[in-house]
Amino acid sequence: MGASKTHIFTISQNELAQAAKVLAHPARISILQYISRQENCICTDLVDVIGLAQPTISQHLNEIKKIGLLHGTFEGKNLCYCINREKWVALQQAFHLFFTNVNQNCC
Amino acid sequence: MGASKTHIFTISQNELAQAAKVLAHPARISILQYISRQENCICTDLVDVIGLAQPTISQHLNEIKKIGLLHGTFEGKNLCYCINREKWVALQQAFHLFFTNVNQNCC
DNA sequence: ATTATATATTGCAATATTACGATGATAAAC
DNA sequence: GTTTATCATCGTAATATTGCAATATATAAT
Repeated sequence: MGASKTHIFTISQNELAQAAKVLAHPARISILQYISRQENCICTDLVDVIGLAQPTISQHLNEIKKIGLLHGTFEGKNLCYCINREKWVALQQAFHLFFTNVNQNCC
Repeated sequence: MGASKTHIFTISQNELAQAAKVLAHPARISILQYISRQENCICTDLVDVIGLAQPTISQHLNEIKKIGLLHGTFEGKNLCYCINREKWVALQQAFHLFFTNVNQNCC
C-alpha cells in the first residue's frame, strides 16, 4: 500500500497526527521560529536564512499554511507571513492535552 | 532529492522534528493512548484494537521505541510495552517550550 | 513598455513511509 | 519433540515527501 489507513482512526487522532506532520521537518520548525522573531517575514529572507531553494521554502510555507497556522498578506511585492495566534494556541492545547492524558494514565 | 537536509539545521530543531515525525501518524497516536490506558500492553492486543496487521504494528512500535519513548520487557511469550515516563516528560517539555517561545515572540 | 524583484506553480528525480504476506525466532503448552 | 502463540524481520508494492530547475505570475521601479 503506502498510504495511511486514516479511516480506522478517530478525527482527533488524525488531526493531531496531521499537525505533528507539519512539525515533522526541521525546516518548518526553523521557519516558524524565524517568523516568530520577526515583525513580519518575506520568503527571500527565509531562503537566505535557512539555505533551501526558493521553491522548497515556498512548499514548506504552504504545508504550514494548509493547517491554518500562517496567514500571509501581500505588501507590495513582499509577502508578509504571520503566525495565526488563535490556531497556534489551539494546537498547543491539543498537544498539551495529549501529553498530559497519556502521562496521567501511564502504566 | 527526497531526503531532508538535516545538516543545515540545529540539533534541537532536528530532534523536535524527529519526535514530531513519530507522532505524525494516527496509528502511533492511538498506540500511545492505548498503552497509557492499560497496565501494560502486548502487541496482539494492539493488532486487535487498532486493526492493522501485526508486522505493521510492530513497525510502528519500533518507530516509537527508536526515540526512547517505549521500553518493552518480555514476560514469557508476551512482550509488555510501557511508556518511558522520563522521556515522555522531556518530550512534553520540548514541545511546550517550542510552542511557548514561538507564541511569545509572535508578530 | 521594460526590467528587476518576490513568490507560486509545475515537473521530475531521489528518497522515505506505510502496509502486509511470508518467514524466522523464541518461549510456553502439550 | 511437536505444536501453538507472540513478536520481529525481510521483501516488496504503493504512496508520500523532499528538493530543485525551469517557468509562470504579479508588482515595483525605471
